[in-house]
Amino acid sequence: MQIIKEILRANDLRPTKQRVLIGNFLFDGVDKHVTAESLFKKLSNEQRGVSLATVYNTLHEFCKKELLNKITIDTDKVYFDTNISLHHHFFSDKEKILLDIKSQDVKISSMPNAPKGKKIKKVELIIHLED
Amino acid sequence: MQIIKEILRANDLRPTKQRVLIGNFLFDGVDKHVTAESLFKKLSNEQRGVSLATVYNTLHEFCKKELLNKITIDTDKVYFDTNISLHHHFFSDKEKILLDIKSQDVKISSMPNAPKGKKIKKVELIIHLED
DNA sequence: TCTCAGTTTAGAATAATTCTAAAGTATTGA
DNA sequence: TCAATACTTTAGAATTATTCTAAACTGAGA
Repeated sequence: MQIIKEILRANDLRPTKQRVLIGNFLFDGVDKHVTAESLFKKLSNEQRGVSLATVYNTLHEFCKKELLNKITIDTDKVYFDTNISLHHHFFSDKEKILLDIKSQDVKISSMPNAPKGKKIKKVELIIHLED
Repeated sequence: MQIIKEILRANDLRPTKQRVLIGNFLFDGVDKHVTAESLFKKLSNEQRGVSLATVYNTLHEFCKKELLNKITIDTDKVYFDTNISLHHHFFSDKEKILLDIKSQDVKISSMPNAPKGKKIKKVELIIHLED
């Protein structure tokens, strides 16, 4: 838990109670996919909760600092992935469940050049699943 | 315009004025990316417009019949692509502009197996752009 | 033409997210 | 240690794309 405080400080984020609580949950060593709502619910069990607005604020700040990966795969919810290494995703449109794909399981052997004046920021491969 | 009626009938969709108007605009031979809102605005110039609800209904029906491709790349708008052949997209997160990538410009040489009990429905590669 | 299932529509409802502005808190420098 | 200040949190309102509802309308077949 001291580690979280260091991470926050290293990223110019004041280690407030709320950020430490959220950080401890997210960065416990286990990869996770969360939404603002799911995270909010998880944390509302804690003795001292965190407001929904703060959950949104914090997720966005963590993204900006590249502590989290934002995944916009579905129109009605944004997912945040604690696994920030290069990898891709399965997505079940019906159940709205995200699954990691191991990076070695995908190989993209040919890529287009970015249009004039643009750079490639991120390559996202999404494999939509059905039953 | 007779062609549109045939397409509609072939897909068990009654060729109503509204569907024909929308179909004529979308399937004029030029690939397009539209949103419900952009399509609604385009058509409201016509002498007899189409309601926004009908635009939504029709886009969804056309998708179900695979006359359109739904692209959910951004949380706050759904895009519909008249190009239903296999291809991928550039997306400018800032300007929210979609661009087609020619299918021959991407080669995915290795793909994971679908998780147990699931099938691969669609593979979507999105290259996010920045300046 | 008549009938009916399919379609359109305005406006209300929904729901994730963002905004606002006021209260609270960590940090810095004295 | 304390005060000043800039950064944070928060409740609730606002926003916005989309979906829903229920009533009016229309195309197709008999």
